[in-house]
Order: sequence, then structure tokens, then C-alpha cells
Amino acid sequence: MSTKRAVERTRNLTRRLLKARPSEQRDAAMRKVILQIPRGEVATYSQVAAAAGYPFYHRQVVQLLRKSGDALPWQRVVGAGGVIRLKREMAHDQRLRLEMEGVRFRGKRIAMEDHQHVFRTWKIRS
DNA sequence: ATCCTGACCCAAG
DNA sequence: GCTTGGGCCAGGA
Repeated sequence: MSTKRAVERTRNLTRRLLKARPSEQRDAAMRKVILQIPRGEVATYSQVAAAAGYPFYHRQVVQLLRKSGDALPWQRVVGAGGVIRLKREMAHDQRLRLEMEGVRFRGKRIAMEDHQHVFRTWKIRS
């Protein structure tokens, strides 16, 4: 369809104009935000992205978490509504880690009323 | 240039 | 509740 072409066109144009904006800076901002999440609390991918100053970049948060390994408290970043998005073993692993930190679940999802971390962006510093 | 793929999100049905 | 389509984004093939 044409919308797909339009998207592709816009994307390539953007790439050319921004000359591949340093993902370094983006990653650093996101890392900083993720490290703000305390034990026993969680935040969603999109919340992390927004708090880092990159709304709509929730997918990049995933990429960052994947390549960062255990350098970041990855278990504290979850899907919207408090749902664990990993597959198979990893999903189970994340749940265990969270429960170990005191995070409680209601069925399949995290009890967000008790564990949702609210970013105070004005306090995020390097 | 195009296609595909995610640890995504959300409004609809 | 659950499924689906459309919207998002960069990186790799």
C-alpha cells in the first residue's frame, strides 16, 4: 500500500537529514532513567522512553536492554499494564526476579497500583 | 532501496 | 478478557 511507501520514504529522508543521530546519547539517557527505578518498582518500556526524552522510542528501549545484559536492572522494565513481555524461560526468570524484590502479581500482571514507579524527571541527573 | 523483525502500544471489535 | 490492524523506530539482511 502507499502508506507503507510513505513511511519508508519519510524514514529514509529523516535518516539523511539527521545523519543517524547518535544512538549513544539516546542509550545513555535511557540507561540513566532505567537505573532510577528502585527495587520493588517497575516502569513500562514507553514510560522509560518518554522519561528519557524520547517518546515513541519504546522499541529502542528493548534493543538497549537486550544488548546491555545484566548491566541494567532489566527485570524492572515491563510491558504496558504491567505485563511481562519476554518469552519462555526469560519470562519466568523476570517474574522470579521481581517477586524476589517484593513485586506482587495479580494473575498474569503486576499489581501496578503498588509497584508502578513514577519518574520525577526533574530529579534525574547524571 | 526494500523487507523483516522485535522483551512495544493501543484503539476496536 | 482476547485478537487484530495500524502506528512506531532503528538496525541488520
